[in-house]
Parts: sequence; C-alpha cells; structure tokens
Amino acid sequence: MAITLNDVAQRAGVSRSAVSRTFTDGASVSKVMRQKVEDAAIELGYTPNFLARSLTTRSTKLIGLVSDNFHNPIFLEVFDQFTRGLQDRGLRPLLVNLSETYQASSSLRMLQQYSVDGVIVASSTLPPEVSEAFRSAGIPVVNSFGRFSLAPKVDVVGIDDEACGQIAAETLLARGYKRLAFLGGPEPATSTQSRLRGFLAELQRAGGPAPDITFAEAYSFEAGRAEMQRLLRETTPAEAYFCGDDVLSIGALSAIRDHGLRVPEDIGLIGVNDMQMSGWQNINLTTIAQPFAEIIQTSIDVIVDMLHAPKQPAQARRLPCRLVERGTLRARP
Amino acid sequence: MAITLNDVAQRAGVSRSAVSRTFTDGASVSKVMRQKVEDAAIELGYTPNFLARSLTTRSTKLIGLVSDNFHNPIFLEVFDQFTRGLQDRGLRPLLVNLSETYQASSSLRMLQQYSVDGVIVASSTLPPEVSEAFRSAGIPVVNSFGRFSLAPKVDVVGIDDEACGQIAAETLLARGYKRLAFLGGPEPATSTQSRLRGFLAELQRAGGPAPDITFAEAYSFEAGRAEMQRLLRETTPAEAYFCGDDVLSIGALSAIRDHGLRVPEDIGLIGVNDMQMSGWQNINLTTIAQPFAEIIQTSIDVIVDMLHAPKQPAQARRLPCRLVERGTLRARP
DNA sequence: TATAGCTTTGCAACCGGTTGCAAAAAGTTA
DNA sequence: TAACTTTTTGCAACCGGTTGCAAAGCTATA
Repeated sequence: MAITLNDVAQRAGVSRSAVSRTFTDGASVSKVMRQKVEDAAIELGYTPNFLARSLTTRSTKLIGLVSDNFHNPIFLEVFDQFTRGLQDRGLRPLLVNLSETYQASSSLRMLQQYSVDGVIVASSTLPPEVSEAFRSAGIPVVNSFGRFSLAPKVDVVGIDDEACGQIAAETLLARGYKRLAFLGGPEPATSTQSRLRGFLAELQRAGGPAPDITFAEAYSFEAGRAEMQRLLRETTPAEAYFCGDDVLSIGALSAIRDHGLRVPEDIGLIGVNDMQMSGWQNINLTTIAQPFAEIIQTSIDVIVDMLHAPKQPAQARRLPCRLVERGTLRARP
Repeated sequence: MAITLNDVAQRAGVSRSAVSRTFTDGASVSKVMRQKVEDAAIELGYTPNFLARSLTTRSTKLIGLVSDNFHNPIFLEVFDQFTRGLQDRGLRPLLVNLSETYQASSSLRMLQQYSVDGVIVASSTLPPEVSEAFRSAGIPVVNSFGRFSLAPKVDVVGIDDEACGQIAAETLLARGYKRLAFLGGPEPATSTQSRLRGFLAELQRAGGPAPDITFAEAYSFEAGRAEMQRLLRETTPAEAYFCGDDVLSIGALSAIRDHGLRVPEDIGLIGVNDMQMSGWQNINLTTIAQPFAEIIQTSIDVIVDMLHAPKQPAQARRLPCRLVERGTLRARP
C-alpha cells in the first residue's frame, strides 16, 4: 500500500541505508546519490514513516497536551497558542481530555504507550500529582498554569497567584471599597487557594476588614452565576467581589444584573485572566491579565530544553500579572 | 531504559511470542502461561509499545483532528466532545491547527508520517479540497461541519445550511420584519454561501423583499462587531439581521448597543449555533441551534466504520437544526 | 495403547526504519 | 604513480513489537 524505503531503494538502485541517509539530516551522502534517491522518492511519492523511525531514534516528536479545562473559553486561546507553538518547533500535540470519566493514571499509561517525548499539563485546577506522575515515569513534563512553589517536584510555569490576590486587594482598597469578598474558583484548586492567600495577606497588611469567602463549583459561567445568585439571595452582598477568574466574573455579572443591581454602581467586580471576551463592550470587565502568550512560550521552551537535557532539577517560574482597568469597578474616590 | 517485551520474556522464562500473545486479545495462550507473563509484566512495570505494534498491525489508533477554528468559542465545546468521543473508543486525537502559517498540504504529509488511522476535518470554513486531499491519499476522512452536497467527494456530517437559511427567513418574516439583511461569515466559507442561498430562496418564495448582503471577515466577535459598526456608520440599518453565527451575532450586538440602539426594539438579530454563551442572560440570543453532539457522534461513528470497511462511497449527512427563541427578535405581531 | 484432533508454544521472518562498522571510492600529497 | 586521508557506501544488526508455520503437548476416541 504505502511506499516504503525499500521501494525507493530498489527504484533508485541503491541500498536502504542510502535512502535512509538522504532523509536524515547530518548524514553523509554524496550529491549524485542524494539526487538519485530524491528523484525516486518524488516519483513514488515517498514519505518516511516517523513512527518506524522513532523506534531507533527514540524520539517521536509527540507531546502529550493534557488538560481538564474544556469549559472555560480562555482555554481555546490556550490550545490555539500551544498547538501553533508546538507545530512551529516540529512537535505534535496529542490531546488528552482529562474529564471525570477519564482518569489521570490511564492517561499516563496511554501516553507511555505512544512514547511521547514530553507532556504539557495545562491546567490550573489539576492537582500537582498529575504532573508528578509523569515525571516519576521519566517523561519530561511541565505544568502550565500550575501553582508556584519554592521546591517544586516538577517544572511549573504560571503566574504569581499570591501577587495576583495582592493586586486585587490593592486595587479594591484604592477604590475605596470597604466590605470586600472573595468569590473563588473550585475550592480545591491550587490557583484559588493561592490567590485567596495573597488577597487576605494584603488586606491584613493594609488593615482592611476580613472579607467574605465563598467558592464556586468550577471555573465556569454557570458556576459563577449560581454562586452569585445564592449570595444575593442568602446574604447582604459585599461592595466588591474579587472573582476566581473572568468567566466566573461574567457569570456573577449576569446574576447581579438579573437581580436588578448595577455594576459598578451597586457592586464592583474584578476578575483574573483578561480573556478576549472580557473586553467585549457588554461585559467590559476590570481584570488582572495573565501573560498567556509568555506562559505558553515559556512552557514550550522548557519542554524543548528538557528533550535535549533531561532531568535538570525542577524549577517553578512565575510570570507577572498586570491590572487591566475597564468598567466593573467604580472610579477612585 | 523502558521495559520491553524482551525483558518480560526473559523474566518469565518464556518466548517473546508468548508475551506478545498475552497482550493481544484473541491470541491463543494457556492460563498458566498468561499468569506467568502477567506476573512478570507487573513486576517490571511493562506496557506494550503501541507504535512498535502499529508497524505490523498497521493501525495506530491515531486520528488527526484538523481545524482552523481556534477563535470561535463554540469550538472549545467541539474539541471537548471530539476528544472525549475518540477517547471513549480507544482512539487518540492528534491535533492540527490549520492557521495561516501552517499549510494544508504540509498537514497531510505530517499526518501521513504519523500513519494516522483517519482524519477528522472539523471546520465549516475550510474548503472541501482539504478533506479531499486526505481521501486521495487513501486516509479515511470525514468532514465535520462541512457543506452538504448530493455527490460529495468525501464523507460529510453537518447541518442543512440551506434549511438553516430558510428557517431564519421564515422566522424573521413571521415576526413581521420587512427590511431584512444577511450578515454572513467569511464570504468564501461554504457554510455562509449555503445559508445565504437558503435564506434568499425562502424570501423569494414568500415574496419578501431582497435583503442587504454583507460578509464579516471571520466567524469572530471582532469581525461581527467591525462589520456591524461599518453598517451602522455607512448605511441605514435593516430591521433585522440574519448573522453568520452566534459569535458574530454577539459582536454585532455589541456594536449596536454601543451605537445607542436597542435589541430587539430597534434592530433584530438571529444567529446560528446556540453556543453556551448565547444563553447567558446579558446576551440572550435568538438563534438556530446546531445539533453539535449528534454531528460529532456521527462523525466519529463514520470514521470508526471506515477503519473497518474502508472506501465505501462517500456520503453527506445532514442533521436538522432547530430554532431557539430568546430575546433578540421582537414578538410576533 | 495407538491414533486422531485440537491447543499451545517457539522459531524465525517481518513491519519500516537507523546506524556502527568496514570496505570501497574519491581526493590529497609527495 | 604510490601512499595516505577522507568521504561515501552497503552490510547486517537492531529498535519493539506481531504472526504464519510447524513442532510439541494434551485430550479424546477407538
């Protein structure tokens, strides 16, 4: 069926090695030999089989792209950038959807079976154990959007979630808000915990009042909306909410407006991420931008480096966030 | 480094074939033999190498998932469902991002090199030639969200775009709108052309007036917003717009509100897709729902069938759309 | 117990490539 | 032209599996 190296060798009247060599760069082939082989290859429409090659070279150029964030629109942007970045470096993303029905352990086995060169775990919600399992198995791994730690077990590229919480606190205090609240992402998510810690620390430092603290079920519109509805129904709302992320904020925004209240006049909101949608006129969310492009580029760089020089000590990289001022907080007093 | 079949064979004191057989179902192995091998395998932590296996079995379980829609949030839902559906059947999606910088022809070569078992082209904007190239190369392919045709060159699973245009026309006419307009997706997109055709045909049939026709640059918020801004600036707006899809509609909606007009009081909007976001309270878009889950399930079924019985004549499948009434059209008169 | 029939097992060839090694060819230098 | 380098080439083994085939082992029947 498919054209193999043998066919080309035969057609060109040369050895199999010769054909192989013309298709591996750095190998020694004379001009005339290369010409003969290339002619035959083109004539037959030959393309080398990467998987057969990988058997001896021990490199598949396959990178597992593992995520559980298939409901947060920001991740489409993330996947876009990851796939392009990987493609640009000749790597191929093998996508793994780590949903409820698909266990982390089986994904490890699966990616082992496909001999991936490395794995990118792109998630701020998955526990660190997921990435660590890959490293234990000897597969280069980087945890994108993971939590910073001083002695990380795997390489992590993400933002400084605590600083992020700090920025939120500073911003809200600077606007003169008094009764503050934290409406986090899912409680077990490491990102949520760190942001909360930074938020609380800064409030305390500034002598601000302790905020109300609640968590949404997920980083999703519905979860944000549901939690805000509950808050409006069951509590006296705070003056301003620091929300787990943008999509959550947008859900909250929707609940607030439904409830007949105005943003920012009655309630202020600040999110995290700066997804495209947050800039849409009918949303116009004040938020703390994550440097997505840099996080993704860095993650890919880290993985690529590991392919060449594996088993460096793990390192956690923190990239800075910045405030994006839009229309969901009241002006400075 | 990694444990191979040889290691297991040696440890268990049996032949290589025996090990291979215990790991291929349907092969003949006695109970006691299987036990010996499994013990050794567990002890050593052996997992068979899929790629080596694929060399002889000629099946990699790899499916190319090709798309160029990485800016339309609906595609995150699409990728989610595709990856889960494929995983559930033991198949692995190799994601290909067909952006400007990454040519279709190179993606064909790349997927050939990886010996994918099949390819799913998930896009309503890519030209049919992209899918056809795969078929010509002998790779099973299905074009999800592609355009219907009576004599398709490749298998297509999608909606009836013309019927979709027809529903839009019927709906708008039933609401008593007179001056109608079509604000399509990118002009070359087959989906846009078919929807336009159905829209025009129904208007003509009903004796309605000819609509204004314009196209956005892409299926994206920005493109919809930009085109609607241009329309509001340069033309007398129509009473109601049939927009290329939801994200485009949401962009248009944003432009209209910015311009100080109200929806649906001043201008009516109807979209296509029914993405999650369209149901959000602050958007609340009347739209024509695509049966995403069914399209994706069917696409996967089609590909799986082709793996077992390749080279059936190509078939185009049309799944029905339905109107989802929300708040961007005025009530029936 | 001998014979036939079925199951289990190992051998060896193969899948489509790569690569170390030594022989052959080409190029240099004297 | 001979001797010495350097480059090019093919052979054969290998990567980690699968599989057709025939021999070995086992069970059932006469």
